[in-house]
Amino acid sequence: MARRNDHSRVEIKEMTIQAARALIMEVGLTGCSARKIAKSIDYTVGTLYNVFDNYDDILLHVNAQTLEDLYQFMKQHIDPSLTGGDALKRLAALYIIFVEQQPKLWDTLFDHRLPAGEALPEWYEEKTDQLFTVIERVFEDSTSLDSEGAQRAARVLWAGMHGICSLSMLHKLETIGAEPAHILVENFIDNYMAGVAA
Amino acid sequence: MARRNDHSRVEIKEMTIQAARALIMEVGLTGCSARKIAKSIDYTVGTLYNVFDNYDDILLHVNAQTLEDLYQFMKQHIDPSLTGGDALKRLAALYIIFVEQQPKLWDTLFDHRLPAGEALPEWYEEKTDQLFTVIERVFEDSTSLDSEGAQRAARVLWAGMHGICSLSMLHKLETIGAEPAHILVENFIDNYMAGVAA
DNA sequence: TGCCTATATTGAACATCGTTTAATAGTAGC
DNA sequence: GCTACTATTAAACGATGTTCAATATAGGCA
Repeated sequence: MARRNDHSRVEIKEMTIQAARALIMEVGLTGCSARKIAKSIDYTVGTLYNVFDNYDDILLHVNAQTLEDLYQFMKQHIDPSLTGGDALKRLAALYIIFVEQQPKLWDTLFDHRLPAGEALPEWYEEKTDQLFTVIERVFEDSTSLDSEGAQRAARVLWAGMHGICSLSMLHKLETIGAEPAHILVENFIDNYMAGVAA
Repeated sequence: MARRNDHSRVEIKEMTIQAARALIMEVGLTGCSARKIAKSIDYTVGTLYNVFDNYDDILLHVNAQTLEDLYQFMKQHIDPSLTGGDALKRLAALYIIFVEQQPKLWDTLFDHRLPAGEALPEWYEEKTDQLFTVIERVFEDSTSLDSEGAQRAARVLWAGMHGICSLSMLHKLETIGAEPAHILVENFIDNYMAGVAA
């Protein structure tokens, strides 16, 4: 029971992240645990702690990859001929498709939280920035907003999308009749863009 | 070690909820636990399980009261002379004030989640409806939206507020410079209302 | 080739979590 | 004053994240 050297440090790191992703995709964040991850890559918890700082660190890496996936998915399916509200609605539609394809991973993106006061590492924030930038560019290209205005609009749009999708998934928007997220999103973008364009 | 009869069933229920609230306000949802709640009201976990279904049930009651508090706070500080976007901005401002006054309780509102598939009880949904209704009324009174449109708009507004405030509290909207939530909220309402009014 | 050191890996431990249950002490009814 | 009922507890269970001494092996050096 010691030094197997089956895998390098980075290999174990990668295996761990992929195993955690697979586990979360199957049973969600609640059903995931350090021991289960370790078992699925045929190691022990101790080994995980040799390679990661702690459990949060693992989840942070899982989330970073989810953000990267989302970014790549958008980049790949974007329609460069669209501008303004149409471009944003296309982005929103892609976002929703991604959420529906990977609900558990997307959930983990916001469900997992660092201990209060702990800041997100820089390499993680870069992944978020990537996504903000995509939205910002639309505002810069097809509205009269300056860079600051575009940044603000991108954040409002991102937060709005998040709010609608997360409350929608938690069924916290249903009272009388449940409206699917995409209808609310379309309503949101149409009306918001009317104000921005004016 | 049995039957003290110091308090009635409903008294214990109330004491538990208040103790949980106090604990969460102090140390957040993460720092709260069934055993700590029990200790603070000088009982044992077992007693809590005699009165509540489970831990989730306790938190559900805590959240219901937070929603009620938020509703009462808004009702109390609303300015009936305002209409349209101004009325909504007033509501939003009150919402933000509440979030800032009770960050931990508000956090728990969305941080706590029922096990997948479990539906929110009716008495809980009523508390949410109360809040939706306040927003709906503004749309009905001061726009040309019909009842269905007002409902949809209220949900978009609520979700948008939630998205901005929650990402803002998690510092997940900061990349270069952090903009306070209220600036994003104002931007959101101004532009969204422009579309709705048009 | 053979030793030696460094370290990857483990298993067991710790404190905590939500939850269940048998034992019990005291209250209420007769 | 007995009995039946039940509120309350303590202890247990399995699971969680985390730590750490023990250890077996791989790689460097003689």
